[in-house]
Amino acid sequence: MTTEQVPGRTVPTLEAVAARAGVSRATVSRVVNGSPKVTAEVVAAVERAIADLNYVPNRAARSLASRRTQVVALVVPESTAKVFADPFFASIVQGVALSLADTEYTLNMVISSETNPDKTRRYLMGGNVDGALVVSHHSGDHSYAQLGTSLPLVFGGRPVSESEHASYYVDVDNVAGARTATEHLIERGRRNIALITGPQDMPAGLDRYTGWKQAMDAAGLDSTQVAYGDFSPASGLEAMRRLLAAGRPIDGLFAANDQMAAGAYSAIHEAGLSIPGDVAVVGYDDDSFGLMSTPPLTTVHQPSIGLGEAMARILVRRLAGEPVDRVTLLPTELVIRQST
Amino acid sequence: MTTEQVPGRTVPTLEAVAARAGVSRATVSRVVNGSPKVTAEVVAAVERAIADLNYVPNRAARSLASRRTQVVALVVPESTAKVFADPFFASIVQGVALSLADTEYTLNMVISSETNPDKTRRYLMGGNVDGALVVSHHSGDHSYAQLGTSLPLVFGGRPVSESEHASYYVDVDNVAGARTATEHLIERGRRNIALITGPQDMPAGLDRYTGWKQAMDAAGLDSTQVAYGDFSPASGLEAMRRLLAAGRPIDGLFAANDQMAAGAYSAIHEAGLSIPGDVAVVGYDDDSFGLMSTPPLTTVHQPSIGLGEAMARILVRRLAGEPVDRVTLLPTELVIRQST
DNA sequence: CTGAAAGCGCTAACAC
DNA sequence: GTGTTAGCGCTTTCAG
Repeated sequence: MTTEQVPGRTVPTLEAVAARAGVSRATVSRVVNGSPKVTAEVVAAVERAIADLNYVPNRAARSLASRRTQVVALVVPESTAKVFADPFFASIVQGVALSLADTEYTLNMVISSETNPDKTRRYLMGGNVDGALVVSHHSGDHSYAQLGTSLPLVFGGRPVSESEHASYYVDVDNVAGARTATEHLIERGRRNIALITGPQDMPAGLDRYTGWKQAMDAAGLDSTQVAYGDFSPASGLEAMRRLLAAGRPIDGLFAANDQMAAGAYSAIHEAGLSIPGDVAVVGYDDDSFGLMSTPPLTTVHQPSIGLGEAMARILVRRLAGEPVDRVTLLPTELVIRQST
Repeated sequence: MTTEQVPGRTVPTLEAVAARAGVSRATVSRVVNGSPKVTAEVVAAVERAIADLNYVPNRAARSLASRRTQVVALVVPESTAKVFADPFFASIVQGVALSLADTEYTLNMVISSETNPDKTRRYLMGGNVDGALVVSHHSGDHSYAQLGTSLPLVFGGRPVSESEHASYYVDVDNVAGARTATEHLIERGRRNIALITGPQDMPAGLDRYTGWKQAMDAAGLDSTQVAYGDFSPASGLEAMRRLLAAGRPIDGLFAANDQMAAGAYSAIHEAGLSIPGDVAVVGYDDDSFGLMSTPPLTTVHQPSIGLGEAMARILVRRLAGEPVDRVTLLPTELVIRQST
């Protein structure tokens, strides 16, 4: 299949550098790897030779000899890739890439086919990478967790079941974010605050429910007006209709994501109610749905780039043998716009 | 910096497979690489051994020996990465990743720092990759083109100046897309069609102007109502205000992207005009701005995932030594919604 | 502190 | 067809 392609090493080898600097290859290797026990003069000579020759170490050779690849994989389940346009996910990739750019590590994007997950597993276990980052979006799927015992792994998003293989993961503090959002509604004087959340088998759906309930309970408010959606605008529309149809007073709404909030807007409007006059609304995610809706949606902003950066940073630390916490929770920020 | 991490090869070596299958290492290598001249029986024996041992070839060793890396880089200028949330770009990445998943190649994401572009150049030229894909979004920046002489490169987006190093690139057919958009406006009976386009030093801005002009000229319509923006909503708002302030009749508008169209909506509304009643509007990009505006925007959809797929496919073909066209133009599709 | 020597796991002529 | 023999370019004991 692939032939013809033999670039024919255009860069000089370590050997050439050694010759030019008048030292052994071992010494050049030491300099390149920053070994402390090399005379300053020798270091200078070698570095000059490296610069003169424009030498670049060969990754494959280095990897083969050191039994380290200097590669970390970013594993993206195919289903997540489908929603790649999801800006939240795109930002994570960006954060990972930026964070890794400052290290010796190289980023390998792997789309793991759901029909053939073994291909990815074999790739990861085949000594091709030093570690891996696994993102699974809202699903909390940690099916790769078992690999964690033999390969350093860091997950994006907490696992559905906490006990699951005791993975390392970084996530946004969904509970706190939802609590803050709800408290904001309460501060605005709302008392009958409904919730539209996501499936309770997804961490995001569950945690945002928890945060809302914490705030409601703390304020001594009734926390029974709850409807469930699937994070889509359509489901938000339906959920709000059900809430409204129940006939109980509602002057505030917290939706577990902006898309469902956008759907809820429609239901609120079709019921002849105004936002925020009759119903104040807070969303979650701070995506374009919230930004472009009328009125602009007050929502919870998540540090998506920061999430990616944190994932990468934590993996690199683990690879360096430094101790790191298994769980890293990133703070959210309430963005107040005109819907509250 | 990075120590401690020595996974300690958990997978068996080719040697082990050879021993188990009772053949030489060379033969195992042949089987693994699908050489045609190996007895069916031997192939079977080797494959069984491979399966039994759960053998996975070591990439570094293979790469070192074959002088081929089986890696292709996806180079993203840092400035583009900033707008990573740009769904168009995210889709390209997705397309590339998906397309590469079916090949022997692995995807290396490289964020090229603009402050230190040499780092990326050295990485690319250091024999770390077999080829590279370079995306530069709307800018048409082909500053890596020079590398194309020594490393197979495929660009996303056409270069600003066509002659520039005669790069290989794939792009969306902006001219045709803009022409179709404008023709649609004409078919709807509009005659005074204005244009808001982007900077003329960006291919996207220039080509969309060209397509609009072609359609206008072909229909014998006046093509002088033109304003320029920078692809942002704010610039679209300003541009439309200027157009309207000029006092000449306008019953149609083609905006070179949806974001500027969204801005133009505001200007049209503030002038007390209706869409599409008074002014029919067509955008370009088919992003969420157009989808969420009121009324939903008729726009030109670009095959963004297809663009990424095409880039990867073309690079892989080049690496395989197959002849491929330097230029690949992907067709666009007009999405008719309620603004026309 | 520096050099010599022995591989890392695999591929690619070259023989047989 | 299959085995033998050299390395690919680098790191890493082990001497000195």
